[in-house]
Amino acid sequence: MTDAPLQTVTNAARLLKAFLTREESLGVSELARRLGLGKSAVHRLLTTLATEGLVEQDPATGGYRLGLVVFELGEAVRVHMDLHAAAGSVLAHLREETGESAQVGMLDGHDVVYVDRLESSHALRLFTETGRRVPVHCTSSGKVLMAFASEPVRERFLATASLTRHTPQTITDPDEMRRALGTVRARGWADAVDERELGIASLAAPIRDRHGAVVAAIGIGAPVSRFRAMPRKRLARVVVEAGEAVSRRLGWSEDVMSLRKES
Amino acid sequence: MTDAPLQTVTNAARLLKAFLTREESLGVSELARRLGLGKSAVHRLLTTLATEGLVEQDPATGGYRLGLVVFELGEAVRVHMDLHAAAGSVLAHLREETGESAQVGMLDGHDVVYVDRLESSHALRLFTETGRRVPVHCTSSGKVLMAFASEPVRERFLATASLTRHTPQTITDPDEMRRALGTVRARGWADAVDERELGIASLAAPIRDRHGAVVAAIGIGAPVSRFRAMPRKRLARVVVEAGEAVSRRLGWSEDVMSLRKES
DNA sequence: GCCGTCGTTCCGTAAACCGGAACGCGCTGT
DNA sequence: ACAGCGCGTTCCGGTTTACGGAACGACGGC
Repeated sequence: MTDAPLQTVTNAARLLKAFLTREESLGVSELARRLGLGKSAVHRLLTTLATEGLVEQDPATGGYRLGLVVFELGEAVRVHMDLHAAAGSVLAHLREETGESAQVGMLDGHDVVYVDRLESSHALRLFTETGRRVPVHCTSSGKVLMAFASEPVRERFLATASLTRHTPQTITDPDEMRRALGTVRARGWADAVDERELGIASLAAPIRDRHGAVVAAIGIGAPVSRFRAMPRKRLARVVVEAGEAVSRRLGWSEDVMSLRKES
Repeated sequence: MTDAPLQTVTNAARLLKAFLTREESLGVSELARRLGLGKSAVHRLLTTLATEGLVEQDPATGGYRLGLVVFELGEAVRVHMDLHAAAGSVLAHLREETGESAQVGMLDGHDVVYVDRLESSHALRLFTETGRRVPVHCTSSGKVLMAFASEPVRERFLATASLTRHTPQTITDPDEMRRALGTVRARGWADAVDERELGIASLAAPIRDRHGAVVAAIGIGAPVSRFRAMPRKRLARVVVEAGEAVSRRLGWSEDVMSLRKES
């Protein structure tokens, strides 16, 4: 860690991440511009990555795109997220109960990454794919993850993260956020209405691993119109119970955690 | 391509691929041994990749594992496989019709990669995850992909691939394989019974893109016992029709392809 | 309490990678 | 038709850079 990072490898990593924009394929010159590198360097990186199967060249356009090996690696990661196994049927149950899209998110840096997801059956539904990042401070999942993070992590987040305003409802003041997170911690769930984008709302609860640490959040997202029509109390209970169900599958037993009132 | 590959990047790529074995986490020394590199080199690679989020260190064991960014990248690849969108409901229909696990596979090198999959509802079912590689020469999907590949690709495969024997039924002779592929091409589907592993059987048909090129195969896999009990003719028709349904969604119109007899 | 092994750090040197320029190609607009 | 542009690709020299080997502190087991 004290070592200077390998610049070539760093460049290769950044190159791969450039494809996170989900563009169909990217050209050498375009990538060189975005990465601030020479064309030849990018070309060499690409051909190298291509021989390893991490990227592949579109014979028609000459552009490059991510290769199947990357897909394989992604699936390998998914397998080790015990969450995927533990959350599967719970997500299905949650969607059935609420009729809305249900998802599981994990914290990574200053973002939440959705690692699993089931879509609502409604025609009007939230569009979010797995693997997408969303901000922490204006989503219910993010607030849950922050509320239950260790205190140093939380304070570091409040100190360094920019609480960017997305809507008039977005919480942008660190102190207000601190208070909001306290509430979340106290009642065991978080919601977010119109905070990230006008018209969408979500509600989430924590998922704990076998040691009791909150490693992920499970929740539902819906259009504000439908969200408002649902009895908030029942909804929160359903989501919290879903979180507890997944936690139990991960080996967490709420007995060890002294006094917690069950509904 | 004529350039010498960047060795550092190659090492980084190989390092990532080492995680395809799906081990929970790997240590510096272990990786150094597998890759034939020095410990310090591996350590530097890992710390570099870690700062980019491609790998992460388990604070408890000190070992490393793939990071969430890799998962994100994998999902980004999935999106661009139009197949995922096109095949979804067809896979569901196929599983419903047959009651068996249904999957979509693509060719990559000398392997077939399953890019999409739905599991059978039977208690006894094939266990294969998406992102897994299987050999070409002893699977129905593989035979379909080879049978409909361009002639140079096919011949190159027959010349260079080692038709490894997995069971007594595995086709290991290039000439016999050539004949088998001819049959597949003629009738439009392939099967494989006890060829990869004793007790499992599969049947697959081609998926064509808008230009008519066979880019993937769709098929079902089942225990040989159940497979034998199904009327082969009907099963083949169902699978072939599933392939045609996906192909149509990919923009392929069978009209342009002159004379093809529909059932 | 002693090895063996782990992850990590340091350092000198040889090899590897970056940048810049040039090439061939397919466009587009004149 | 032709010139101009942008593309992906190639080549080559100079300097940076990444490799290997050895040493360190910590952990854990016979």
